[in-house]
Amino acid sequence: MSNYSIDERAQMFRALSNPHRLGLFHRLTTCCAPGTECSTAEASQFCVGELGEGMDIAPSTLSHHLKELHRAGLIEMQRRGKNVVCWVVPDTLNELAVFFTSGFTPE
Amino acid sequence: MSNYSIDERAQMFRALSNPHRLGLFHRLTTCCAPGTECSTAEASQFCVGELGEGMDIAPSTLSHHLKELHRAGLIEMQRRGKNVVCWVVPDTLNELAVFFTSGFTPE
DNA sequence: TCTATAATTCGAAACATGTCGAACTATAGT
DNA sequence: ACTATAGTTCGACATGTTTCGAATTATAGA
Repeated sequence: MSNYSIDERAQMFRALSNPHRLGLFHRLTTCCAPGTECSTAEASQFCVGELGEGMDIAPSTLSHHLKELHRAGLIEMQRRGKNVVCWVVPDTLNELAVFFTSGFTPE
Repeated sequence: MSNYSIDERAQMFRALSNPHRLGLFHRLTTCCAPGTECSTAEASQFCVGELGEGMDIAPSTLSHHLKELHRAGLIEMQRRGKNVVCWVVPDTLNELAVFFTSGFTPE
């Protein structure tokens, strides 16, 4: 049930250790954009520009942070026309939850 | 249900972003020392020296890492004679799990 | 009180990260 | 082809992090 090594998991936590990156990730794990209705139970998709809105960071910095989240295996990214859309990898989200809930049993 | 700010949570993840620190934390969240029997369902206690065994890091480095885990609110530490014992704060462990499992509902 | 063990603090060196602006690539529309 | 919009890459700089060894503090036992 624990498919990741300590090093891989540390990489995931490293990706979430920056407030800006954690903010971006958090935006992707909530199903609705602020002020809109919740249409599905799945994780939402945002394009890069939308994700950075209200964060007051340069586009280059935003791009860097999303690349880090991607490198850690936390999000996927794909070009769609002029935009690049991002979404969370659900498996990874599960794996992380398991790490904290199943910690009390010996490996 | 979400009692921590983005910044506080980022601090927690930062503390877990180093493989050595994550290893130490993981050792504290498993109930048994390797090769011993599981006596209780609670998180285990280890003294600083035991925690560092087999990790090949200097005592000063070990001390630094545990201080970081403590600063992030992930572990407690208390002197017991010549030793200092460490244990995980259970609430925090829960909080972290919740972050990953309840992400799909709007705040 | 002296010694041994356990752990922390301090300062320094090497390395990693976060941030920006400027220059670049990709796409869509005119 | 030209232009505007969306993102990325690159180089540079400031700031943080990891690690160590040496010096220091705390405690227990002889």
